[in-house]
Amino acid sequence: MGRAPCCDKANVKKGPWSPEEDTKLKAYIEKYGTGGNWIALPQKIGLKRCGKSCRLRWLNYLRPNIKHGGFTEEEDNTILSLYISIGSRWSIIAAQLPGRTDNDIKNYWNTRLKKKLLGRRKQHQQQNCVNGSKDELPSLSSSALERLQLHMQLQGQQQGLQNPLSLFNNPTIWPKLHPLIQEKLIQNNNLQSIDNSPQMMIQQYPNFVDFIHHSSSVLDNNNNNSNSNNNGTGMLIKEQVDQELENSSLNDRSTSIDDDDNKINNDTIVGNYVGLTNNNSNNNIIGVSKASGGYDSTGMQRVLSFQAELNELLGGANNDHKVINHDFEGINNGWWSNDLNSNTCWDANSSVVLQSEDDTTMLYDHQDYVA
DNA sequence: AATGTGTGCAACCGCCCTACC
DNA sequence: GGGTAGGGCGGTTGCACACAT
Repeated sequence: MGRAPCCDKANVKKGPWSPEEDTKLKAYIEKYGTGGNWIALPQKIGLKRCGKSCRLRWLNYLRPNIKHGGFTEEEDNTILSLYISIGSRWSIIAAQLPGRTDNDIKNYWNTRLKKKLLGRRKQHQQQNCVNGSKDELPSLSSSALERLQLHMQLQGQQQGLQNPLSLFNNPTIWPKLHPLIQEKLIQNNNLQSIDNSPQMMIQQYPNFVDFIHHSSSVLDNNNNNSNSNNNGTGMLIKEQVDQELENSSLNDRSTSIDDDDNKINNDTIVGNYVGLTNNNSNNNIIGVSKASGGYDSTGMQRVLSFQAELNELLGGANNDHKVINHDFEGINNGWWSNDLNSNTCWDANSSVVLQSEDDTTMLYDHQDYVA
């Protein structure tokens, strides 16, 4: 049995709000407030509207200091950066833009900003088509890929490249596979060597996105089962790693975590890599940064906290670890996540963790790293 | 002028989370 | 602890308008 509707659907008005309805709602709330009960509100005012509809109307249009349209370049950049970082969490994004509502930003993104930003890619692809180029990227099929692409564009812009998308065609800036995993892959696939460029990953593994999805569930399982003291947010692991990091140089190592007892191993694997490994005959995209995170004994990576590249984009570099909680309530204080499941981890060395539709982690380090 | 197509956006739907009983 | 109601949220729909054919 489904749950009861919040209001009598047959007797509520739907569709656009009239000026009279707006006036009634606005006047009442300004005088008496919402009373903490939206469902009861329309009856009190004499509006034939669903309480949820009243709430939406108030929050999106009637409450004071709401801005509509006219997004500035700065707001565009903020939206873009946050979208790359945390995906379509519009309410969180809206919280960073005073006067903007989540609905407004969502509409703006879907109808305009995305097209504006991806427009160049379309041109690029069309040009490649004309020129018969074979290096065309697959069409965007997930938010992870979309965000990866946007990130690359941003990098290109920052580097002053005329065509930021040329970054896609430059293997040296793309992540490297961890050597052990590379070896495994070569063995498993009878390959002589691995071309680990994203293009090749995508071409070799058409279900690229499935890898990511699977990777997510593995990470989740690892996280949930990892330790009885673990509250599911990765806090315990995070604390361990922070402790480990205190004793080590941030810049020369990553940390591996034993998959049995969840303890930090000291046999750390040095370097920044994107890993691709097998688990239960499924390939998983995995990754690690030099900041904190690592591979467990099965080769599975545990992503922990990374410095946010957004720090640099939005307010200057900051090399301190700052942790925000699962709900990003501390987002104004830094751009860190310690949550294995939220997967919004960035570091100052241009690593980026992408997130797909189902909270999947995919970490790239596009620096030509030398351990 | 009529019709088709694209675009922007307000509003709705349905799911999830949480507070409360 | 379990059930329920309300709030919050992201995804989607549908309408109005603009522009193209």
